Amino acid sequence: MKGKRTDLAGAGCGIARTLQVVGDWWSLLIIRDAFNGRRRFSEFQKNLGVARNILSARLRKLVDEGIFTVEPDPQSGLSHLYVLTAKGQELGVILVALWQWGEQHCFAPGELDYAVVDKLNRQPLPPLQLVAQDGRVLEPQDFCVARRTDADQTRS
Amino acid sequence: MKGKRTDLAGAGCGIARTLQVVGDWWSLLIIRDAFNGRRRFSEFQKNLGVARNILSARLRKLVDEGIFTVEPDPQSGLSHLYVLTAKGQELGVILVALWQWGEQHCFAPGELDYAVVDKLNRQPLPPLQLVAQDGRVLEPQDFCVARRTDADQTRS
DNA sequence: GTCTATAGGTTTCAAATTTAAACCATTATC
DNA sequence: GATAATGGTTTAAATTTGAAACCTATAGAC
Repeated sequence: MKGKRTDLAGAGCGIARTLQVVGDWWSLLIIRDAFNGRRRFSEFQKNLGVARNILSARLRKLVDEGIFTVEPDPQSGLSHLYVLTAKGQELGVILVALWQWGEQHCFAPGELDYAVVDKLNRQPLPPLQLVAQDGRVLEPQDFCVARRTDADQTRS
Repeated sequence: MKGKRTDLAGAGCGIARTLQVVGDWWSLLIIRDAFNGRRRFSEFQKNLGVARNILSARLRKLVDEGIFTVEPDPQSGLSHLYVLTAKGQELGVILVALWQWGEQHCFAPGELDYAVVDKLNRQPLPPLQLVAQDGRVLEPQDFCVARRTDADQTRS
């Protein structure tokens, strides 16, 4: 069809499938806010400044995808809470990866005075590293996507 | 303005800034293909099936952002090559994080027969882990975004 | 040299999406 | 019972996307 965003859901690629779920303009920011403790429609809306109909559509989609569940709000029968599922929480690694890249490449030195920190001791997380099965730290050119061997398939 | 996509570039958030650069529908897929060895306009276009005008606009933006450089094609003066910069290569961690989440949550068991592997020995990479400065492995609920302390600022 | 094919775009136009603002329904609060 | 707040939906304009047609420069065939 003409102006319709192409559908990536059938792609045999993990990246494309993930983007199909959270790859639009707002979803990851909504999820970021959820990690930051926000749970109500109005909280997301106020913090993000996103149009209410868009927020509504995104939340519905993310609930459909199993990223959020809708829970009753114990404080008020008028509101309800969008709570991250385990599936949604596991997006945390992606958020940290995005944050760290942005921190390194999109800010002037000293411009960003927030960091991703360890809740226990408030120390910033060290940069994520790609580590091989044998413990070697990999550089970006050291990995690729390849067909699994049968050995791998059975092993997992 | 009315129908205009909101600008996140001014946000004091690493995630928002990163999404401003690579957060649209196609950019990360183009970059994925670049990791996969593709370098020419026609290669990206054929593999992704993206409209040529969109690909053109995205490549231009990514060059402007310093993700790609344009190099002359030694094979042909008609074509040229889009080559990932170091900044672009450092997006690899994000791609792996996206892949692994999608692999785990968006495929039926056995449906995906590709994996992100270590080029050296073809073994799949283990899942990325969030590791604290002291080496503890962190769960999604163990980190948050917080203001840097002065100690952190001077240390880095 | 001329014809043709190819790479790498740009232009055009219709369809879909985004946004802002207005509107509506339900539930608290006074 | 009136009023306000929450969580949306509806509407209409502006922008973006996508498909196809078109254009330009180089390469190769003749």
